[in-house]
Amino acid sequence: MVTIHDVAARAGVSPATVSRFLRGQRVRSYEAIQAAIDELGYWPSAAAQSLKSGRTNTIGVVVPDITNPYFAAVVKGMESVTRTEPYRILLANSDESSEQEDDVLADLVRRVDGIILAPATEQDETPLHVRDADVPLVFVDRDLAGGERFDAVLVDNDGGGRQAAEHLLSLGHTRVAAISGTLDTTPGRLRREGFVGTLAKAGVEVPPEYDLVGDFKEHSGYQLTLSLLSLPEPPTAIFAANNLMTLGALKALHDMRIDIPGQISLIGFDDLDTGPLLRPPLTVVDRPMFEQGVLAMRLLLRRLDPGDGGGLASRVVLDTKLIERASTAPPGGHPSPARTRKTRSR
Amino acid sequence: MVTIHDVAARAGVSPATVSRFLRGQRVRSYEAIQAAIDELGYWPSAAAQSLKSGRTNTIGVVVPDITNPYFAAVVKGMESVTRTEPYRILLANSDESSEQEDDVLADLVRRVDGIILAPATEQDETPLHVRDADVPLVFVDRDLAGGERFDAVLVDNDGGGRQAAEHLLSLGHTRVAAISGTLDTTPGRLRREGFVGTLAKAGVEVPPEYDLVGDFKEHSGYQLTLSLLSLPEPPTAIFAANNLMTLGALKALHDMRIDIPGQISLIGFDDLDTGPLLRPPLTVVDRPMFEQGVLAMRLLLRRLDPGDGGGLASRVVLDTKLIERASTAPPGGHPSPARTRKTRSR
DNA sequence: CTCCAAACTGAAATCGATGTCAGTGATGAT
DNA sequence: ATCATCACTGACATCGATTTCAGTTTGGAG
Repeated sequence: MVTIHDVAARAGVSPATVSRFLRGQRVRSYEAIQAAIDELGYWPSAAAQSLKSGRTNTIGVVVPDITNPYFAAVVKGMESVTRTEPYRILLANSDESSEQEDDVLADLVRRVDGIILAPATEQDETPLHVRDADVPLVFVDRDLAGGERFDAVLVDNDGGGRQAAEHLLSLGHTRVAAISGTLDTTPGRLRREGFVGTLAKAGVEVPPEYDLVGDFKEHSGYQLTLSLLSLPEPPTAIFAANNLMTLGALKALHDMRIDIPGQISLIGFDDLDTGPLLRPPLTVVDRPMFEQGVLAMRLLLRRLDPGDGGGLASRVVLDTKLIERASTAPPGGHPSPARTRKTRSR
Repeated sequence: MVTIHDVAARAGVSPATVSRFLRGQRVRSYEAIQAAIDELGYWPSAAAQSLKSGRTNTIGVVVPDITNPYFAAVVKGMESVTRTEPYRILLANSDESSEQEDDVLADLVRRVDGIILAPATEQDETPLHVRDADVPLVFVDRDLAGGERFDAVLVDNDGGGRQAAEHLLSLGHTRVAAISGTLDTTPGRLRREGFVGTLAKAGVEVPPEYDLVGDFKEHSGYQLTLSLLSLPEPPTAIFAANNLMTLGALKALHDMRIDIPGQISLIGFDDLDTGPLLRPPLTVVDRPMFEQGVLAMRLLLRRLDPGDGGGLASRVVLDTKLIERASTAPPGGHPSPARTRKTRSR
C-alpha cells in the first residue's frame, strides 16, 4: 500500500505538507506532490482518516426488507442525497425482527456517523443504546414509543387509514375487514386505528373475525384473506395494511376465484409500480416514498453538520393520498363509477 | 469515547491484556476486565481496528438500480450471507451510468475488503483500477469485456433469449420484435443475440424496425413499444429485455388499448412478484435472483479468506427457465391453451 | 541592504487497537 | 530450598493521516 510518506519522499517534502495539499491548503511544491500522487497512484487510507478525525463518512441504514418496493424507493432517495456528498450508505435488513435489528445496530454504531432506522417494533429498546453511543439517529416510516426526542420522517398513517375507510363507506360497504400489520409497529397500529375508528364513527363495527393481524409480509396477507373467505359470511371489502399484504390478499382472492370488486373490494396501503397493471388495477392509499428517503437523509446530514448546534427533534409527517382504481366498487358488484369495466367470470 | 486504555485502567491491567482478552486469549483477570467493559460500555473502535489489521469487514456492492426488484433480491441474497459473518454491505447505485460507477468505485476501494459489481457497460475500464487497488472483485448479473480473470455469477442470457424465441416460434409467430437493453452490457447484448439468432436459424428475420434498443429502464420499454405500434405493420409478438422494460411495454399496450395476447403477445425477461397478478399474467424467462446474490457473496468471501490462496477465477453460469402464463398466444388472438381467459374489449 | 510580517514547512505527538519482545510470577520437580 | 519451565503480563513500536508548534523562507517596506 502506498502511504502519505511514500508520496512525501518522492516529492521531496514532509508528510505534513502532503496532508495539507490534500486538504486544499496552499503549498509551495504542489506540482511535485501532484505528480508523485499520480505516479504512485496514491489514495489516502480511509481507516487512518477515520481514526484521526473520528468520522467515517458512512451512514447506517436499517430497513425491515429491502425487497419491499417501498423501502427500496426510500433507500434510493437516501442514496440520491449522499451521491453529492462524501457519505456512503451501509445497508442492513432487520427482516422485521427486533433481535436482528439489535445485532446489526450494535455493530453499526461503531462504524457510522449516523443511522437511519425503520424500527421493527415500537417497543424497541435498541435505539436507546444508539443514543448512548452518541450516534445521531433518524427514524423513517416507523416511530418508537417515546421516540419523540429523535428526528423522524413519517406519514399520516392514521389519516391514511381514515381515507381508506371513508372511501369504502362512500361506496356503501358495511361488512368491512382489515388485515393489519404487526400492531407493535407504528404504521401497523395507526393504520388500523384510523381505519377501524373512522368506520366506528360512521356506525360500522368491525367484528373481531374481520379484524385480523399479520406481519406486513405477503404470506400473512394471503393467509388472513383465506381465513376471511372461509367465514360463513365473508366481508364485502378488505383493507390491507401494506403493499406486500395487499399482494398476498390479491393472490388469495385470485386463487379462490373471487371476483374483484364484484364479490369483494380490495384497497391497499402503498402503491406499486405494477398497481395500474394488475387484475384489477388496485385502489390504494399512496404516499411519497423516494421523498421520504431524501428528507430523512437531509435531516441526518443536518445533524452531522458541525455547525448545527443540536436543537429540537424535527418530526416531519407527510400526507397520504387515495388513488382510486378498479379494485373497489359498491358491494354487490356494481362497477365503480370511476371506470367502466367488465365483470370477470369463470 | 471510551477506549481500551480506559478499560485497562479500570481493570488494573495494561491495554495489551485487554486486547488479548477481547480476542479470546486466556487472561488472568478476565472478570475484572469484563466488569470494566460492561460498566464503561466499551466497544472497540472499528477505525483503529481497520488501521491496524488492514481489513474493514465491509463489502462494497454496486448495482445499477436498487429499486429494480431483481437487484433488490440479489442484494438481499448477499445480505443473508453476511448476516452470519462479521461483514457489512456498503451499497451504491450506479444508475446505469459508467461515470457514477467510476466515482463510487474510486471511493469504495479505499473503504472495503472486496467489491461485488454489476457493471454499467461491458467496456468499463474502472474495474481495472479496482484490480490495481488489489481489492477482490466479483461480477454479478453482468460481465466485462476481458473480464474472464474475475470471479462472476451470471445467467445464461443467450439461452434465455433462445427460450423466448423458441416459445414464440412454437406458437407460430413470424412478425416478432425485440426491445433490448443497452447493447454494451452483457445481458443486453446476449439476450438479443440469443433471441434474434434463434429466430434467424428458424428462418424468421427480425427487420431493423422490429429490432429496437433501449436502456433497461421502464420508460424506454414504454417508448419503444409505442414506436412499434406506430408501424404500418406492427409485430404480433414482443420480447422485452428485462422486468422494467416489460412493465413499460405492458403499460404502452394498455394505453393503446391493445389486446394481449389477442393482438400482440408479450414475453419478458425476469419474473416479477406481481407477474401472475398482472393483466394478463406475464409469460417470462425467469432466473434465480436471491441465489445469485448468495453465490456472489460466497465467492467473494472465499477470496477474502486468508487461507484461500488465490486460484483461478470461478465463473458460475445459472440456467434460465421459461414460465408460461397468459401474455403469449398464437398470432391472431387464439387464446393460449394454458389458460382460458376472456378477450378484453372496450 | 536590513528588518518584519506573512506564508509556508517539518518534527513530533496523536487517534485507538494490536503484536512483539523482554520480562515477571507461578508451578512443579528435585 | 532451588531451579527450570510455562503461563501471563506490560512497555513500546506500529498502522497512516492529521495537527500543533516551533521554526524557516519569502516578499515587501523602509
